[in-house]
Amino acid sequence: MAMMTKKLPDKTVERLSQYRRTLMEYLNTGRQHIYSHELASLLHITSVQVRRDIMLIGYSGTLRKGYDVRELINLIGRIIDIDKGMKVAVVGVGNLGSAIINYYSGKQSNISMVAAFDIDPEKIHRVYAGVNCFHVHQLREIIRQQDIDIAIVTVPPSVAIQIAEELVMSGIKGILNYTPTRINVPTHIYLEEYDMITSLEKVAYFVKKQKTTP
Amino acid sequence: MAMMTKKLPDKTVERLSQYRRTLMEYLNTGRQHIYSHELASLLHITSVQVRRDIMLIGYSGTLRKGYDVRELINLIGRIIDIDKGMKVAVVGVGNLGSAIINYYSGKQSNISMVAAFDIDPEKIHRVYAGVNCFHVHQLREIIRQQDIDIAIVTVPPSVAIQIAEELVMSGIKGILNYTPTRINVPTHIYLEEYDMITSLEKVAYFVKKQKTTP
DNA sequence: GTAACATTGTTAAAAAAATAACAATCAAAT
DNA sequence: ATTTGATTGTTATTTTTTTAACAATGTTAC
Repeated sequence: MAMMTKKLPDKTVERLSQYRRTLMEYLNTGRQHIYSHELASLLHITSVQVRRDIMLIGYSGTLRKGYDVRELINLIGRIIDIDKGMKVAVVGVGNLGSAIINYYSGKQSNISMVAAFDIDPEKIHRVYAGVNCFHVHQLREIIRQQDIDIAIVTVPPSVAIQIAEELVMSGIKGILNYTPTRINVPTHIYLEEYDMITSLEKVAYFVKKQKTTP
Repeated sequence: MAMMTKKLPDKTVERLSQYRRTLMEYLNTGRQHIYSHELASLLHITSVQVRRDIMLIGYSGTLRKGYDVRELINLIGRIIDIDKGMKVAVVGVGNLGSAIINYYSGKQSNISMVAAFDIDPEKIHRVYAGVNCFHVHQLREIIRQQDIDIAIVTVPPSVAIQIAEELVMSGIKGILNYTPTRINVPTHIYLEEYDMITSLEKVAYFVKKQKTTP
């Protein structure tokens, strides 16, 4: 009954999300159990890391059979899912925004995509993979009304800051920023930023290194 | 003359890429110098971290004026850029692939987008933001011919593994995988994977935590 | 000219994350 | 029955990353 509230390491949370999806995929093979090293190799990490993460969430596998896949999926869900579900909106329905809407629309999970925003009249009032698109003018109103928790920002870089301000005022609780523009939000809002250019330059750097220092 | 070859920390490399872009943006303000704490606040990190990273690449600012922005940009370029430039291809010209092509096409840097691949006849032989689209059948041939170094994979999850195999055989040196499917490549190929679903679930987890433990 | 101050550069410490080490357990084989 | 072997669970160690501490430096104000 007493819910585990000790906080998990950042990286463990990320991996748990990946474990779950990998395990759901794995169920298609028909197997009910999985060994730590199997799960590890599916994710390119070590088996120790898998076992350690699983230990941290308090699950135990059976010794000779490994982990019960369904049980593990369910437990991870209890840890990282939100009881009443979490609502997400995408701001900016360009290529990236559309890609994200499509990505998530398929998956059934406790996270639901409930609105999209743009300024292009062509896009407003259209429905993308089941998600309604509204004008950005309505952003504050709709986020309040529908009690949306998280916004994914995929607008052009030049307007990112302005959108962030709108989101802050709308009472959003978390932001996932995919624009290359860095935004500022109060500390009570959880902010995660990802920059594709950085990732590519990182790959380039290490490819280069590999070439020079074999 | 002797090039610095000691290897920089992973995270430092990522930040250097971000510093550079932030600094280029910063030049528009007309200012020639920047303090560590200014750059830090633009990126939501600490000034110590900025100074430490800059120390690691062997640059020195002036004491009262901070860092010379142009000099710093140039030095970062000499560190993370590739002498002869690096060629990139995008495999999968869906929404995400298109978004990425557009992203990079604007920037001028040592990384150049030189080809795209898809299987949709509608897309093949079209030009996206200056980038030619070819049929995946030609992938190996073109990567070899044009000596392409890095591939960004944005195909549907179901074909990711197959594409990865093609890429390995084509002699690619680095892969940036944006599909939720984990792929396997030999160790001599640098692989970076990013999964948007994981990021969203991470944000959801911490938003939830914030709510329960204030 | 000198005191006060803000800033850099660098070493030291702390924190976070990954890895290693290994005892415990149980199934299967002999 | 006993040994062998494979696997888990957990503590210890190492590595990586971040943060703190602080001396050095030069600019500005007085």
